[in-house]
Amino acid sequence: MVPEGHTIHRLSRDLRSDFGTHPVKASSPQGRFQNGSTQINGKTLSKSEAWGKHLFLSFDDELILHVHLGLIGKFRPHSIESSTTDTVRLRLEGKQAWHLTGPQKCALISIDEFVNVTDGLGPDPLRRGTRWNHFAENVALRRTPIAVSLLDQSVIAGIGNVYRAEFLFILGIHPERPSCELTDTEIRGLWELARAQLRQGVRLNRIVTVSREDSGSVPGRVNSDEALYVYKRESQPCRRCRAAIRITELGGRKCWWCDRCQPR
DNA sequence: TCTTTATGGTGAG
DNA sequence: TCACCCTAAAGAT
Repeated sequence: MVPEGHTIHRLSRDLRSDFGTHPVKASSPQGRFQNGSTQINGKTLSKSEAWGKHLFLSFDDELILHVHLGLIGKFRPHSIESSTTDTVRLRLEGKQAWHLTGPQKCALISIDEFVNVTDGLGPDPLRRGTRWNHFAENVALRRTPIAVSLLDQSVIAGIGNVYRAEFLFILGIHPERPSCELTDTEIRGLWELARAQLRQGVRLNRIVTVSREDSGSVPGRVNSDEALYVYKRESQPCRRCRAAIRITELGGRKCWWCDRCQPR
C-alpha cells in the first residue's frame, strides 16, 4: 500500500501493462503540474522503469517523467469515470485512471538529470545486472549502525523502514551493529533476503515478511496484524521467543528489534 | 472534530 | 540535528 522499492517496481509494471502502446491522456487537476501534463498528453508510454524508490516513465522516447512518492505520496488506479480532487497532481488515463497525490517529486527531467539520480543509487536487488558485492563493498566501508546503512539509498536502493527492521530480525542481526563488522555471510544473507522479500512484495503488492511456519498461513493470505515480525510491535511479544519487542531511534527513524533474537 | 503519525528525502544551520 | 514538504488515515477528545 505504501512506498518501499517493491511498490515502485509493481507500479512500473502495472502502468506499463495498463497503458500498453496507446496514447495516454494526461492532466493536472491540482494545477501544480499543468505544464508537464500538457506535454505528456497524447503521447505514448515508451518505457517504464523503477530504480529503488524512483519511478521513471518515458513518453515517445523523448520525455522522461520522474516520480518519487516520498513518505505520503500515492499513485493509485481509479475507474475512468471517477472524479478527481484538488490534491491530484497528475492524472494519467489508460484502461484505468491513475491518480498521483502528494509526491515528493513529479517532474519532467533531462537525460543528464536521470543519470545523476541513478548514479547516486546503490544496487537495487530488483534490477537485473546488480551484483551483491557492490552492496557488500558499500556496507564494509561504513562504521554506522547496519540499520542506518540499510536506509541509505546509496548503499542499497529500495529498502525502507519496514524492510530494514524485518530483515535484521529475520537474520538475527542487532540493528546497532557497526556495518563494517558484519561478516560476509551476514551481508550476503541480507542481499539474498532483500531480493527474495522485495520480489514477494512486488508479487503480493504488500509487505509480508513472516514465514509460513511462523504465521500458519500462506503469505498472500496473512492478516495485516500478522504480516510482520517487529515493525510497530514495540512491547508486544516476539513471534519467535515471546520477549518484548523493543524500539529505538536509528538514522532519524524508529527501529524495532528483539533483544533476545538479535544479540549485540 | 481535532491531533498525530507515516513504509522518505532535502536543505539549512 | 532540525525544520520542512506533501496528504490521508488512524487515533484521541
